[in-house]
Amino acid sequence: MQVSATQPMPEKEHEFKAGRPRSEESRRAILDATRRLLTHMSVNKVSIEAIAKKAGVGKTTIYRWWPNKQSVVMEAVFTQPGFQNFMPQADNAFEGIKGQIEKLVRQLTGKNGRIVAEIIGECQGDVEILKALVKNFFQDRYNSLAYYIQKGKQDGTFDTGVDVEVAIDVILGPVIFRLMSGQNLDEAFSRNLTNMVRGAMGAKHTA
Amino acid sequence: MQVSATQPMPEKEHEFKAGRPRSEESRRAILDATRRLLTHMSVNKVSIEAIAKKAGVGKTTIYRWWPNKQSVVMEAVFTQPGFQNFMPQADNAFEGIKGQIEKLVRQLTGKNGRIVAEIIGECQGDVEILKALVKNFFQDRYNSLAYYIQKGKQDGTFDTGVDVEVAIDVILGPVIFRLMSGQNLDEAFSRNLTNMVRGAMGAKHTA
Amino acid sequence: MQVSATQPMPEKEHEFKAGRPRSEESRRAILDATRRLLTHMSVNKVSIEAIAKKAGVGKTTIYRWWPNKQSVVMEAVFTQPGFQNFMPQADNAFEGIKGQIEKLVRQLTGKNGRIVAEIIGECQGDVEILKALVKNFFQDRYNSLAYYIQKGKQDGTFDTGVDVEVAIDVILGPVIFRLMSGQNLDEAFSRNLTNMVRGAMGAKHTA
Amino acid sequence: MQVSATQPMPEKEHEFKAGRPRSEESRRAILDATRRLLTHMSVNKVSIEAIAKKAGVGKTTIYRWWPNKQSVVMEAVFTQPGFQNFMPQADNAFEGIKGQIEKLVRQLTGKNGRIVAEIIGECQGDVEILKALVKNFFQDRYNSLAYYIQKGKQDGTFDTGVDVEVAIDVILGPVIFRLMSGQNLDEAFSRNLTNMVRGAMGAKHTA
DNA sequence: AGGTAACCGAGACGGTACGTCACGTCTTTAC
DNA sequence: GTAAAGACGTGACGTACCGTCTCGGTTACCT
Repeated sequence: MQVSATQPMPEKEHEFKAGRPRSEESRRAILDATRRLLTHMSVNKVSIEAIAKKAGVGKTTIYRWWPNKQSVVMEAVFTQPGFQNFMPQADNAFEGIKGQIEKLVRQLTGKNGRIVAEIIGECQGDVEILKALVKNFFQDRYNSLAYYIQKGKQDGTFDTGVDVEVAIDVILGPVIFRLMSGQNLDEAFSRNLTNMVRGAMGAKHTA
Repeated sequence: MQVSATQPMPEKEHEFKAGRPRSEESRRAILDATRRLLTHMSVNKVSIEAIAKKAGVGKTTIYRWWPNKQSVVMEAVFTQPGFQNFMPQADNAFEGIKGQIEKLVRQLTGKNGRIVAEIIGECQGDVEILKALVKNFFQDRYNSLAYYIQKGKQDGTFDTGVDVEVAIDVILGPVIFRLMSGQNLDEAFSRNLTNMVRGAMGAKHTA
Repeated sequence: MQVSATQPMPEKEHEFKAGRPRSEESRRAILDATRRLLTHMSVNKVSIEAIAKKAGVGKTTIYRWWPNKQSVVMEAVFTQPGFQNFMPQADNAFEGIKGQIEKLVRQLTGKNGRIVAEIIGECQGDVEILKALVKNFFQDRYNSLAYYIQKGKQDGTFDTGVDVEVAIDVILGPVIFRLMSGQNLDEAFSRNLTNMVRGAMGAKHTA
Repeated sequence: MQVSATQPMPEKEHEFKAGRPRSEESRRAILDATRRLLTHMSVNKVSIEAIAKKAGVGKTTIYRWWPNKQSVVMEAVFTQPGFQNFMPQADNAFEGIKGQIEKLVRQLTGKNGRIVAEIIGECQGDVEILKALVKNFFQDRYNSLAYYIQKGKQDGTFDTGVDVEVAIDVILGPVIFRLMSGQNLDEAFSRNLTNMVRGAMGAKHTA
């Protein structure tokens, strides 16, 4: 996963690159340092300067590869194991959605949740960065959910009148809202939400 | 509406207050300046220094009455006419909720929505400030919705198994999530969401 | 001793003064507070605000009676017992000068010396304040020395070619210079200086 | 002349220095701006902020290289041409001292004198800064005078009982005292003082 | 006895400057 | 050409005091 606000895609098979190549070691050091700093302080308080110092890296090296702090933090957080959202495996539409909710709630429980809330917060001030956030974090969840909702509408599990976009908002929204209003995310919430989503989609109450 | 992070309630009929009294003029100038700055730039970019300068006021005067920038901005934005959320008038539980959604979506459409999104974002970095946000913005909406949901559960409009807290998340969450993921808030969304909420509450589909 | 930078002389036998009279209690509290603060910190660090607070007095009360911090400090320090310089008693011109040197060195030994050095320093930035300093501290010493020098010139103890002003500089200068260059003022210095002054005045070396 | 409060001596032949080197241009701009400001206002009124602004330089750049305002001002003033005090050339001990007095009085006549008085004043509040003042301004004069006095004591020009330290105080003290008590420094004073110093040193009156 | 006027404490006010922090850029040497 | 180091101009931070200004309340003398 290449997390970045700008570069579309530097794909090229075997391009000649003069000069010293990018240091993979530095890249890792930067992301590691960022993650370590985030355990001690809020995204807000983490500075590029602190990351550079902790990583034993020049500030320029960070600015060369990431356009801003938010991008660094996003890459550091969202590429951690456990934060990926692989494509659907469930056969049953509703089970798929249920799984998505459970997984998301699990991912956002505890310290990680707070960090993600702060990241979402930090991205509000700039449209480009907000787009990058959507691309790097929400898009995958969005796609998975869209897949299941479409599937459910086709196989009669869900009401055909359901608007996919709004349905996704009804699923992701409550989780993110809980997170950002400082409330607990736990398994009970996950279960309750799942039930309400079922009703919202016009699903037969069979569970 | 007194927007502030801390003061609980200095209720006293005729308390003696030594010293020069607080300048109502300065207070207004500060909030006005803040509002005017917010039309030009993001919350992030607005500085206490800029507010003070634009208001023709010493920085100390701001710090004397507000603990941080977020509090100033919250008071400036949330006390504007049109941002209050008065207590329920609707007789019908569902109509009440529908009204709440419509009003909220209307309030968050356009520039105001962006500003609120940024405020919510700015509040993520500090628990105390986050609490102040909840108190100053979400609490009223929360209470209104809780009232209607309770009412609906009692009069049989809604499923009695509905968890009030989660139900509120399902109503407010999608709106806030839309806002903070950079999507449009419009009347169509409002209508669609209302329908899904009806289903989520286990309401009889009579509309 | 009325220490002040400005007032020339409001002497009037029984002038009518309407209104509440000046509070002697506050005046004393201010000077006491100043003295106490000066034992803990440099003149520089002492603020009118701190004096007012420590004295339990409004800032206005200080500004009503003293034009600036330096004046307060001068009055606080120079009116202390032991800082007065009474007029000459010695019969012998040289003995008089010797006594003046000894007294001055004694007064400026230890903490008091440091404070006086700081006062002199603080007065350099403003001509009016500097004049007040001269009037409040140096004038008396100056006059005493001038008296003895004149006397010595008349009775043949000192060379008649001696310029009184410069002679005074030769007497006071070394003491003040020692003080302000951070060196020790002690009895040995006092004795050495006295001897050199004798030579400088063209006195017969009889001691 | 390297004016500074602290650094002992970073002597190294060809030390490797990573990073962007110190900007000589900024250094000069800072000292120039300081000098220009000092022609308009007292040392007291000159602020680091004003220097930075006038020099077109960040405040940090000043704080990086000087520990406080006094150090900047000292370097700005004392490194000016005409303020250096080169080592003795005179063969005759008394002529040497006479020359030192004349030069010092010349240096401290007019605006420069006022500025130096203010610098000495500003340095009284802090021992470290006072030491720096002594090192940067007084030490050279001190050494020159000590050389001549020693010489004079050896060749019989001066009384052998003269204490070198006190003798220096008797020479420098009157000048500095005149300066700081707001009196004139002129050629007549210089001549008068020289004569008295001669007597003080126990020299034969041959002039 | 009441009026009037200057005093007093408290503390808010518009300011200026402080010294620090982080920003994003630039300039050097080394790899 | 990329890297670490670190200096640079910029701008905001939150704090400390400045000297002034309102407040309510307090003496005192003079009618």
